[in-house]
Amino acid sequence: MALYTATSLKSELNERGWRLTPQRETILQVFQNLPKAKHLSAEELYHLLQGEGENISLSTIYRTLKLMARMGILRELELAEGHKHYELNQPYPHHHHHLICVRCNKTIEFKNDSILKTGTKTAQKEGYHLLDCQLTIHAVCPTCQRALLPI
Amino acid sequence: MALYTATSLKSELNERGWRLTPQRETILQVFQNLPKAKHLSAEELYHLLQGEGENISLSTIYRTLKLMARMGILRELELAEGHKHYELNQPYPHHHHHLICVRCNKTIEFKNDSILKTGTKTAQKEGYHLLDCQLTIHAVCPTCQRALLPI
DNA sequence: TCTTTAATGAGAATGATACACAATCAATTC
DNA sequence: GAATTGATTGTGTATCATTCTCATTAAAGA
Ligand SMILES: [Mn+2]
Ligand SMILES: [Mn+2]
Ligand SMILES: [Zn+2]
Ligand SMILES: [Zn+2]
Repeated sequence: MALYTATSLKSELNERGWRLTPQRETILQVFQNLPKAKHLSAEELYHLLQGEGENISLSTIYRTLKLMARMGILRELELAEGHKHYELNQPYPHHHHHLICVRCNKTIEFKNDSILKTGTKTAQKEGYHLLDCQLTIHAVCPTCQRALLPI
Repeated sequence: MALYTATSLKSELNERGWRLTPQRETILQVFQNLPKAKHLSAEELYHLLQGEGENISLSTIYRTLKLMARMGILRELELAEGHKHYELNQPYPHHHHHLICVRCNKTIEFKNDSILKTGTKTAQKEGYHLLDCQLTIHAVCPTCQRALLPI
């Protein structure tokens, strides 16, 4: 949960015998320039890059997203749409959580400082190295409550 | 997030024009009798039932798990294993959260009363009807830290 | 008991993600 | 700064969790 530059990403990769590639740098940049509250799926990232003339294969996208999530650079979100979404894993005070309508998938971000503290303390107590900590609230939004639709 | 019996499940289903079937009743019972900290995937539930001589089709398992999660009877967990897991959605004081090692998938349950309060308050503030609220901590367990394995 | 229509079971379809492997190229060594 | 090494990429293919289709069955209510 730290802020990354191309340089710091490179040193962290090299420390483990891995490499900074143009593809990895490009993908990190995309997430760094993403508007607030915007989340990307693998497919969305792929098409966004295509639109910018960056031809990074879908395989590499999937591999890079997983790698960066495991490094703690990105967070992997389950927004109830059948595929994962990713966003930068930012430290306090940008760290936030998600309230999701299970029917229409509308998502609201919210902050709560004590949750990150709880997560940090819990991981530490068990000797775990913290990567990410997210409160996910599954609920039904006002619109969908009114709609009276089947589940 | 309430405790369900076959009877209360039946009335809640019937209210919406739906039906209580033997399959649904059986599946609810399985979750009610599950040991503490035990989570089931669709496939695991299917085989558990097969072992008990209950021949409920995999299609019905999937449909029922989704239905009960949307009703707030079960909670859907992403335990980083490539498929969803389910457990009873129990109210305070059984409500709990998960600390997950992203490498070996070892999962530890922990409790924290203030999180449920935060979730309830947040949903209420936005006018959402709360179904479930789970803090998920992604981390690396002590064993996997020592292993020095690639991500 | 009869009617309505939700639910089931079996199999096929879908789609997100992982994999295999030859070609490429980032980092290190000489 | 060329050679070396093995991590990474791209393409195509495979996998497997989940959903869909549709004929059949059976809850619920009258
Ligand atoms: Mn977010
Ligand atoms: Mn649990
Ligand atoms: Zn909604
Ligand atoms: Zn582990």
